[in-house]
This record gives sequence, structure tokens and C-alpha cells, in this order.
Amino acid sequence: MIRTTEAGTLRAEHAGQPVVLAGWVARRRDHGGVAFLDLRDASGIVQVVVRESDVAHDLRAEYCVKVTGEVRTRPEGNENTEIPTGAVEVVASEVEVLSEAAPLPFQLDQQEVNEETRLRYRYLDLRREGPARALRMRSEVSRIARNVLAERNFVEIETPTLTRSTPEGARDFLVPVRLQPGSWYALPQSPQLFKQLLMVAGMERYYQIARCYRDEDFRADRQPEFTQLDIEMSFVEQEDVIELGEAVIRAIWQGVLGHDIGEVPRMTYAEAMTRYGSDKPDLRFGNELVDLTGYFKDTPFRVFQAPHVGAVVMPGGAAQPRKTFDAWQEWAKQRGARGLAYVTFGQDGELGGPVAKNLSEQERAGLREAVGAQPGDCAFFAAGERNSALALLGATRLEVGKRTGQIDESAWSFLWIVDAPMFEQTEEGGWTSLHHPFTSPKAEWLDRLEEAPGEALAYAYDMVCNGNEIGGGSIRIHRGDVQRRVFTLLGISDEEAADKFGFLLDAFAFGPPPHGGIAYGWDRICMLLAGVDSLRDVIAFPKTGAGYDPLTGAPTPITPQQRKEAGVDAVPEPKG
RNA sequence: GGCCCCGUAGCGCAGUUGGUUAGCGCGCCGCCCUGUCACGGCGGAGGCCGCGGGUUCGAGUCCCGUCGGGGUCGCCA
Repeated sequence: MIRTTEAGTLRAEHAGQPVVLAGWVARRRDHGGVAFLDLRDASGIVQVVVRESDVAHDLRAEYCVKVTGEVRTRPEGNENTEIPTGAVEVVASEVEVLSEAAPLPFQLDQQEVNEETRLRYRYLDLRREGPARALRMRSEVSRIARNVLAERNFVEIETPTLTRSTPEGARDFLVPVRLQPGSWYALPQSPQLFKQLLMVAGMERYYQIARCYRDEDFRADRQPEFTQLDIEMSFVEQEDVIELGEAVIRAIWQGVLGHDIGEVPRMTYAEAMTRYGSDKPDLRFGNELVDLTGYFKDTPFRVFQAPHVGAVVMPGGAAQPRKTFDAWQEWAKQRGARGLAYVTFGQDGELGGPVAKNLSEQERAGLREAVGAQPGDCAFFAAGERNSALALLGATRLEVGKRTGQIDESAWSFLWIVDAPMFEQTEEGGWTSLHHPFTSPKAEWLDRLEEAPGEALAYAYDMVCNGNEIGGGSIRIHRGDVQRRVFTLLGISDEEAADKFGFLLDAFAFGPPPHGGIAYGWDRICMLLAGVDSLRDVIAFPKTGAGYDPLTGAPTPITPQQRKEAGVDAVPEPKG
């Protein structure tokens, strides 16, 4: 090693020791006759004293240097209590420049720097304490998960990233194949089918920290390539997977934050939608939705003559000016709603807002009590199809929670959402899988799926943390006849099924074990643990919203030669 | 694809109802400084005001378009 000691580890007890340090010049304070360097390495920062002024004079920020010297306690009164090494300093006898640094594109100690600039020089950004800490924490998260899984005899197995399109539902990233012009690989949206094959293969307990790819529009919490902790187990029931998933998350929160997540409560999908208007409710605050469908069943107000009428209360909301209520309308319209009806409850008991006068005398009289509001509150209403009304109210509840400060930002609220529906109605009137087509119906629905596809429940479960879905999974179908019936319901013909994932169906002809699993969104979990608002902060080299990597400049155009070789333009032979 | 916000020096920002030579802080370069820790002092360099068009006697400022970034809805089982 070039150095003997890590800078951040030096303490008063090391006084008198000769040391060789290596790191970067974080800051330089040159007084002419004496100069101080803050030397930073991965362990931290220590002050170096340089007496030979001309040596220090030529050093610049972020030069990489080797310092030979001796540790000593700082002179009386010169201690710096702000830093862990502040009791000591290293008196340099020799400073060797290992490499120079050009003037920096941004200062590393500056708080606010344009994110695109940070990403372009991500290697500099990562020299900063916060970004570096996020990556180190992420490593710790993975290590803990691996430990838990190793203790339980899980096998870590890699699966292909050049593969065939699998039916997750998102757009695939495609890779042209030089050796077979006109044919393309897809990058996996998840290792879903491979992990099921590994169960058929008798591995019994598989996991992988797997990179996944989806070609959709990106967000702060969405990247084109992202990571899942992917888990699959044989001979298990839903309870077993939930227990394991919970154990992983428990160990992570304990290990990284020292936080005990406690018993994770369960809620059915139906209950979550009814009470919170969301399949991933944020339980850090209450303020549940109110169902007023019955209350308004004979209402003279046209808008409320709907299959579902519900409300959410905004504490203190009556005091909002008209302009703010207009902004709420706009907010709702952005979400595809016609508007957001509201009623204010005055301190004097008077109802306000444009909706109130449309209600019957009787409805007005009991309304405040019916929605559970106090004088001075307001209530927002949504009316329409049950699902869309609940969705709007759920979003309103969250927005109200944010604006009124009801959300306890220091809290960790975990939750399992269970009993998800098997299917969801498509716009064309058919059915589509809520989860994916290999999800098993619950035992009581196994034989009568077809009777009421819209009501059939699945062995599917999502783990929710503070209103974020952090993981989800299911027990899979392992019986050919059940799988065929599900395909039929989904409108997938035998030929189509054979064409799309015949290899899985083939495998299932050879004694597939009952199995199930779960996948955790690793980036999102790290984002929550790090307390940051963007996935980009917990990814070493992330991309911007348009899928652009400011560091490498990817994606780039290809040369005509590459284009020709890759077979991008090849026209496949027509079949038959 | 829709909507909202932002593009001014390397970085962070200011720039009045459209009006002379576009400023401030940090950084950068040079010199000085023996106890600083966001060291300090003196001096200096650095701008296609994202890009293109329009209105105007005159545009960083107003209008249209476009590109880039951020957010959000759609989308992402």
C-alpha cells in the first residue's frame, strides 16, 4: 500500500506516530510560512500542516497527493470539534503530488449544483460526502439482504440479460442480432420466467440482485434500467413468502437505520381502495375517505347522482381563498377528473362553496357529521365510477396530507396489501392480469374463476412503505389446466401462449413444484433509506429523464458500418 | 403525447415599466500573508444572456418556434 493509515481514523491516541497518507486536497489554507491542507480519503478528512510554503503553494483543490509526516495533537486552542479528527493534525515532512487536477467544473463543498452537471462529472460528485454515503449505504443494504438469504440456503443465480421478450406489459428494449439479421433480443423487464424455470429445475430457493429494463417514460422514481431483489421459492404458500420478505426488510431497516419495523400489518386490496383510494396507502396519517354513496342516494344534485360518491376532509380547509380552491380544480383536472367539488364548513355552521346550494335541506343539515368534519374544515367530493372516484379521492387525501402537514416525516409505515384481484377489466371489455398471467388464484377461486373474473382474488401481495410500493409478488400457477383457463380468460389463444412463452409451458409439463416469490425495488428501497427524493441519488451512474447519460453521452448514433453489421434494417422473411 | 417551472461567466444567482459599458457571491489566474479550518488582503481574467425567427428606433427582458433540464398526468402488470 502507498499509505500506512486512513486519514479519517486518526485520533489523539495516535500522536507521535509516523504516518503516510494518500488522498485528495479537499481544501488549502495557505498562510505563506505555514499552510494547512484538508486531506480527504474514503475514511474522512484530516488536517495536514505544511511548513515549506512553496510546496503547499502549488497544490490545488482535488490534487491527489501522498503525505509523509507525523501525527501530533494540535496546539492548545486550535482543536476543531467539528470534525472527528479535529484533535490532531499531521505535520508533513514530504508532500508528493500523485496526480494533478484541472480546475473543477463545480465546487465539491457547494450545496446546490445543477443535477446534469453533477451527473456529467459524477466521479467528482461522488467524492462528496452525501453522494458517496448513499452508494456505501446501498452496498450495505445488499450485503444485509445477501446475509439473510444465505442463512436460509438461498442460491444466488444470474439469469440472461439478452433474452426473449417476456410479458410484463412494459415496452421492451431491443437489441439487434448480427448473426440473425431481422431477429432481436429483448432486455428483461424482470427475470420472472427464468426464476420460475429455476423452480422447475429444483433449485428451490433462488435470489438475484437483478438489473431490469423497461422502455417507458421516466420519473424521479423511475429509471430505464433499475434493480430488483428477485426471490423465488418452491413448496411455499403465501405466508412463507411474506415471512421471508418481511425478514429481509426487517434486517435491512435494523442494520442500516437501527429501526425495528415491528409487526407489519396486512390489509386487503379491497379495503385499501375503499379506505384510502390507493393500492399503496400511506398510513403515516389517517384522514380516511368517506363513502357517501348511500347518503346521497336521493340527491337532487345531478353531479352526485353517480355509482359512487365519496369525500375526504381537509382540516382547516374552509379558510382557503377562492383562488386556492380554483387551483384544486385545476389539480383535479390534471388527473383527468372533471373537477373537484367542495363544501366548506364555517365556524358558524354555515356551509359554503358552490356545491352546497345544490344539495337538499336535509343533506346540508347532516353533511358535516356525515363526512366527519369539524367547523373550519372543508370536504372535497368525487362522484362517478367507483374506481375513478376512489382514485381521485386517494390522490386528494395525499395532497391534503402534504399541504396540512399531517404526514409524520420521521415515521416508517410498513404494510402488506394482500388479496389483490386476479383481473382488471380492459377498455375493450376483456380482462387483463392485474399482476401477471402466472399469478395463482386463491384456493376458493380456483374452480370458479370464470363465474366472476372481476371478483376473483389472487395470491398476490405487495409490500408498501410510506405510500410507496417497495415490493410485490405472488404464488404462481403450477397446474397446466389452471394456466390454460387463465389464458383463455385473458383472451390468449393456445398458439399465442405457445408462441410467447411456450418454453415455460413446456417446462411445466415436467413436474413443476408449487412455487411463489417476490421482487423488491432495490433503488426505491435505497432511496427511502437514504432519505432522498430521487432514484438518481442511489445509482452510481444514473440517466436523465430522457434516458440520456450526461457522463458517457449515451445513447449515441451508430456508424453506417455498425448499422449494417447489426442488421438493424434487415427485413425478416415472411412466415410460411 | 398533455400540462407546469427553469435555461444569464466554471458553479449558485440578480438583472426595474424594453433603454447606454449585463452585475453579485463562490471558484479560477497572479502577488502577499507563520495557526487557519467556508482563513485573510491586493490585483486580474472570464459572457453567442440555450438556439432560431418575429415585434420595436432599441430585446437578457415582449411574442412564436425549437432544443435541453426538472416536476407532473398519461404510460410503467
